[in-house]
Amino acid sequence: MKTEIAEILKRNQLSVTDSRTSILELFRSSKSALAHADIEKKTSEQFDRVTIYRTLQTFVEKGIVHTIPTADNSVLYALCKDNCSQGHHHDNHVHFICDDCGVTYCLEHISIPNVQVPEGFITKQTDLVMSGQCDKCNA
Amino acid sequence: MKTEIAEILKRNQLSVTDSRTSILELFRSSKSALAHADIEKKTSEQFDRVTIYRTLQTFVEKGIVHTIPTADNSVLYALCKDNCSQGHHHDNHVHFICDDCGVTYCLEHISIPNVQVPEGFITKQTDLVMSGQCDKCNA
DNA sequence: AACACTTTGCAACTTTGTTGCAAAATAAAC
DNA sequence: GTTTATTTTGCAACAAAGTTGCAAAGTGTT
Ligand SMILES: [Mn+2]
Ligand SMILES: [Mn+2]
Ligand SMILES: [Zn+2]
Ligand SMILES: [Zn+2]
Repeated sequence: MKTEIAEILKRNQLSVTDSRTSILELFRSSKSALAHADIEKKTSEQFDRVTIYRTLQTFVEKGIVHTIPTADNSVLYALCKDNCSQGHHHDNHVHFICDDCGVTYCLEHISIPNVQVPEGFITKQTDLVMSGQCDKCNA
Repeated sequence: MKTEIAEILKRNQLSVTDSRTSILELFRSSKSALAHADIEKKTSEQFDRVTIYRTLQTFVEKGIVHTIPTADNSVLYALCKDNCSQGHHHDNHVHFICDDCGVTYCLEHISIPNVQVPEGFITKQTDLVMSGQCDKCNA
């Protein structure tokens, strides 16, 4: 729904533009996390690289998407499904990257367990990323 | 000890060279994880960028150092203290990155808890990275 | 429709990482 | 210790990834 996407943008005090609409639409229709390069390809090179960088940055700031750290050091982005807001993410779920098909899953219903840290340490964020084989590739 | 470092290299079937010796020495004398750029600076630009890339890659392959994924997408490297071997890492510990001083700690004695994955998924690796304030910065 | 404000695309640039190859260094053989 | 075979290094050239300034285009408001 086009209007629904515009709603999300407006709710976050963002003006409704082609690039933002298309990229947000892409995220919503995609089952897995996306890398910058994926977005570039899947929008059929419709937007400038710089615009995509800036759009993703804005979305992360607004709490519309969150980033996923990976072992091979590529940045991945996925929709926030929890109620994240401006500068305040709380996507406390586990991520799984399939080594075979490369798909990254947000395991929304699996939350990151509490981890005890040494005296004096204060934890602000915890990322838990697993990798291996997904159910589709594990034939 | 110079000889000790040479020993480690030989044990891993690596020829003893200046760059490998210096970089390994640097890791052993450093309490925190190092980024490529750190190594470049701390060896006072003694070695070519390419050599550092190749040395790190070799060390990771041999199980001498392991990588740490980070939220801001920079690769960090730290000494393996467990008995990792050629192509078989088992550094099952938590990492902590201080947002204030930037230091990354290997919390060797805190192991990553088991996490249940959905039916059909097979986990091969789990990374758990926390960030916040370390004991030194939490005055 | 006119205006103020925001976003975009382009160009130019920096930073990061990769590859091929000849010269230098290391390890093994003599 | 010298010669030889093998590995490693540095350089150059390149590719990919990310950043910045700025004019032109687009958006939202009156
Ligand atoms: Mn997620
Ligand atoms: Mn570690
Ligand atoms: Zn898969
Ligand atoms: Zn600190």
